[in-house]
Amino acid sequence: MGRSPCCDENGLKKGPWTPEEDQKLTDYINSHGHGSWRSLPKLAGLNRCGKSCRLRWTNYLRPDIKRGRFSEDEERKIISLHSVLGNKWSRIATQLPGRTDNEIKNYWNTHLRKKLLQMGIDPTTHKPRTDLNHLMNLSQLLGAASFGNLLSPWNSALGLQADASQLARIQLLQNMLQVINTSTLLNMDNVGLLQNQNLNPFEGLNGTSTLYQKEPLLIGQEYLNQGVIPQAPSDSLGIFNSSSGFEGQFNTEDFLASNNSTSSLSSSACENQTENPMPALVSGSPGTYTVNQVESKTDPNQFLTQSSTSTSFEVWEKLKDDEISDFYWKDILESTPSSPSPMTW
DNA sequence: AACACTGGCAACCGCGAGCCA
DNA sequence: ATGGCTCGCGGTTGCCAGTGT
Repeated sequence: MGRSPCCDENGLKKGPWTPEEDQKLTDYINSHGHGSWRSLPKLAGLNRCGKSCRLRWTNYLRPDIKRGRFSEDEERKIISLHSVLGNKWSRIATQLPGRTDNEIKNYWNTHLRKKLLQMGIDPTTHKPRTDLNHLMNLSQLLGAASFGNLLSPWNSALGLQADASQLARIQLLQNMLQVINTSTLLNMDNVGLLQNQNLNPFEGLNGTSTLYQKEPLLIGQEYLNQGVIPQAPSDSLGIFNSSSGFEGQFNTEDFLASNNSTSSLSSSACENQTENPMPALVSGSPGTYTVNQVESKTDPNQFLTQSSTSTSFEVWEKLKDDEISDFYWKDILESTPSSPSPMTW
């Protein structure tokens, strides 16, 4: 049922606005203000409904609208805010002067969403994707990105492909570990190997994603201080920090609590994390703590050979055989006690 | 050159919240 | 307390330009 569309009545015009209509609307609002949107069209001499006028004004004609490409900074801000607020476009828009909610929404759907997906990040939860098809894509991305960097200095200059590559590495490794971790054949002795190493899995990566690098750590306190009330779309979020790697899990309650205290998140937040043992890439809070990290001495084959999941094994094989993978990536995957990886775990 | 396909974006639609009589 | 009205938000649609075949 529902209410009939406001524009159905009286044969009001719909569709694209003409320059004449734009002019009428602009002139009227400039001299009178919009007042009641419902009565505005009549007063301004427009054959439109008030809603259409409001939309046209707020999304297009408003003088303070910023046009043109989104900057990298704006991208980071959007992603970070989205990780906390979800699809609250109007709330996100309040943090981006000159950008409308509609513009941000469109930009998210057409650019950022795809970008995150390519990087192996679920744009809804901001967590690593875990489907096995995606694992294959990631290993391909690794190859393509490495190859691309060799050929094109522009990619490196822009930092885009390099970022995707680095994140993909992390992602792939994470996803593999996650698959391994959730494998029914995985025994608890192996789980033990994944824990309690005070080592940094991201040391050796030269920086991190330009999308995730700085802003995430800003969100918690800074945006809260600006009156941004979080409505975390996911049950838990993690923190990716360029200097210390993943730093724990996060949930809405902790986020809210962090508004009163900037101290580290409670350990229970970590312990309660069962649905997705791997942390997400975007933080919701400045609080930090260390989570399970993979031991450097662990031979991944130890897990994979025990797994009946052929797909993950194929991923592993494909990755190992990938001729254009970086040295250190191979090192990570094939590291043994006698040949320490350049990336300290 | 013509057609099909795709991506980006402006605009629309429906719903919920808030206000007020 | 209730119902009507308005506004704003988020999801969706449809047009159009660019690209591929």
